[in-house]
Amino acid sequence: MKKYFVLIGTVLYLCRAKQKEMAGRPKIYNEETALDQAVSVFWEKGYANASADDLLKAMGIGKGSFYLAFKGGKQELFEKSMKRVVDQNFKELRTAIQNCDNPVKLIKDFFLGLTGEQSPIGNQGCYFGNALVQISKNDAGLKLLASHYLTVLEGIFEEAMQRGKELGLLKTELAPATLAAYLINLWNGINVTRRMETDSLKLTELLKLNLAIIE
Amino acid sequence: MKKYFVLIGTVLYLCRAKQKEMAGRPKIYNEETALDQAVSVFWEKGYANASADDLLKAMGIGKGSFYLAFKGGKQELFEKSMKRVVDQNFKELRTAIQNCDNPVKLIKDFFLGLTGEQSPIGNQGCYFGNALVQISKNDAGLKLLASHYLTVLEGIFEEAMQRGKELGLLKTELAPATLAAYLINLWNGINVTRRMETDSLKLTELLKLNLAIIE
DNA sequence: TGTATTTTGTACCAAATAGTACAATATTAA
DNA sequence: TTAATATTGTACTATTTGGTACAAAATACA
Repeated sequence: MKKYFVLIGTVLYLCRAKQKEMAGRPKIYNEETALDQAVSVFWEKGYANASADDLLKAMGIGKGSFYLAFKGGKQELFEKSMKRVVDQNFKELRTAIQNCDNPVKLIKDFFLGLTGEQSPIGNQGCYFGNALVQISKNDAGLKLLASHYLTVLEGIFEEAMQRGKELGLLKTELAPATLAAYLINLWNGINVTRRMETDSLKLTELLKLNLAIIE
Repeated sequence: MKKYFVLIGTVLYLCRAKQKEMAGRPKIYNEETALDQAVSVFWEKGYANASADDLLKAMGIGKGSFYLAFKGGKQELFEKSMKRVVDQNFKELRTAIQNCDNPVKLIKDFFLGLTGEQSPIGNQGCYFGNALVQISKNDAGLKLLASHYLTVLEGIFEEAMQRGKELGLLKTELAPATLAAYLINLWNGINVTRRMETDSLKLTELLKLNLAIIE
């Protein structure tokens, strides 16, 4: 019975929050576009090399606003930036997989698309793989979060394999989870190998060889 | 004719250098063990997070000595540290491959050994792969060098596959160079995947699945 | 003993860095 | 118009950083 009152209270609160305009000086920046700018700095320079100053300039806000919005400083900003990347990229991928009629082909193209020049934020690797390698042990929380998001990606791969199997698109007897582990490792690998091997033809051949497992 | 004089001069110089003890205050540290200490700091903290101070303390020398020996500062130190890692690890691996009677098995064990706890400097990934991901664009020279050394490792893999083929140890029709590319990518991948997947059993299964290509 | 040579430790410097404090500003609601 | 509230910009501080300068120290050799 108590739960109902809480529920009603919450609903009322939400309604009022929607009706009432927030008092106070309005924000000069948009939270999401500012985050996008931060993402691009982190992606470009790496976590450790991105100074607060770099980030503030890119986001177009001053220290006052920054430390008000991100009391945890660079760490909190990076946390939110990871979430942003997930929201922008992963969810899109997942729904594509759920709706297309050949999820296996979709995954293949997802990988093969990496060799082109046009990949997100100019060949700077995977946002989360980078984080795992770039962030110091002191920020164990951030590393754990990055690792979590990579596991989410692995889960998306698994869904794709699961659907592929159900649709009769896969010859292999290997379990979807096994294939997903294989794919996330391929993802991690290719995002490093790309940095040493610039010959995109060789990269494509390498990917095709690896993707033969889901032929 | 002039070349001969130069040669003779060089020989004389070298002989004299060997006879004469070097004048001046003796070094308090050993260049190679100091380098080893630097390697372990870089490996542990990452290039960007390793401050000059961290390095000096670990090496047990002061600024005076440091900037005398490494005029290029952290960059030069890292260059030399990479060379040190190559000298310590790669050469050993190469001679092992050249002398053993099953280079294919040796490579497999090389990979499978990664899943244990005892791997070099506690699961901090590949020295060169880390460098590729950690070092900023400003130090393009260092990245290039790291990428070069990874290519050297790829070459070692290729040698192993070549010998394996000659010894009739490989069923696959794939060229040694193709297998080497596959293996270096596996290397790059597993060194990131290790950071997210701590279940060493799963890692082992993943490796075995990948290594089936050289079964 | 004295000179040339090389290394060492320290003191110092300038720049970059992360973060705080707070007054000024811009808004809503009464 | 006023009170309450939230955001902004700036000035300030304290710390860390990479690097230089240089005198003192320790050696070889004559």
